[in-house]
Amino acid sequence: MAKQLELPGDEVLEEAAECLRVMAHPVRLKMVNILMQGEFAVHEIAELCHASANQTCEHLRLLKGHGLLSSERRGRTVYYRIMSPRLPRLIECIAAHCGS
Amino acid sequence: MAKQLELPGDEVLEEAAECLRVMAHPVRLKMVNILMQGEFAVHEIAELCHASANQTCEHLRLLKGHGLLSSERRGRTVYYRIMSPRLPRLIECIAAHCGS
DNA sequence: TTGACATATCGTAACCTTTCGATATTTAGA
DNA sequence: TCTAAATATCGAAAGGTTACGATATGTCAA
Repeated sequence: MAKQLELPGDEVLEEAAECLRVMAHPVRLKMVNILMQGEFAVHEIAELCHASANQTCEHLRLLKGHGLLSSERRGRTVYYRIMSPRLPRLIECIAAHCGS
Repeated sequence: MAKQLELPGDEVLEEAAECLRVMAHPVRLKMVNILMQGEFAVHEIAELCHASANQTCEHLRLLKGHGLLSSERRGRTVYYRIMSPRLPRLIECIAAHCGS
């Protein structure tokens, strides 16, 4: 009689792994931390992260593409903000358990 | 007068990103879930994950190398268990926020 | 000692991610 | 309309990760 384990299904594991992979980058992590304080323009985020404009766009696009961020254009500038209501708490968990 | 943001330092971000990267793999996530129920032998983990022996060893080595797991040999078999006391709570956070 | 089992390691090919420069798109203002 | 600013996209180079077969190591039992 084998011990029966309660394990998440494969789709859930894939989804969770992908979610982690999206955040597993120091610059993207910093962007999310910045956006936890409110809405920011792309060039502001780039400056705060010391990243080039296209690099910043790509990171933001990846985060947005996974439903973590949303964006809105006002005039020439595009503002990003956190979309997923779960994200702040997840970031807090990561800060509490992964950071020093 | 620029708005002053409280952001984690770069080393903390690097560390957190690396921690996430280690867990950002469906098989490794499954292994950690398995080990949350106790101690398991490598071949048991391999079977539960439908993974080859060497693949299993490498994933376990990576997790151990980052301080998340520890191992102990008893006879011919090596048993792995969760080492980091923070890991179960982090996994719960991920399950609650990344999974469906 | 020999054979078999359980883990671990190594080299390499395949794949994915990141970065960078160049270029495109959108919008505001002269 | 023309120009510049802000953002986005593209293609290729560079780098990292994963999977796989082959091989090595460690342990027990005959």
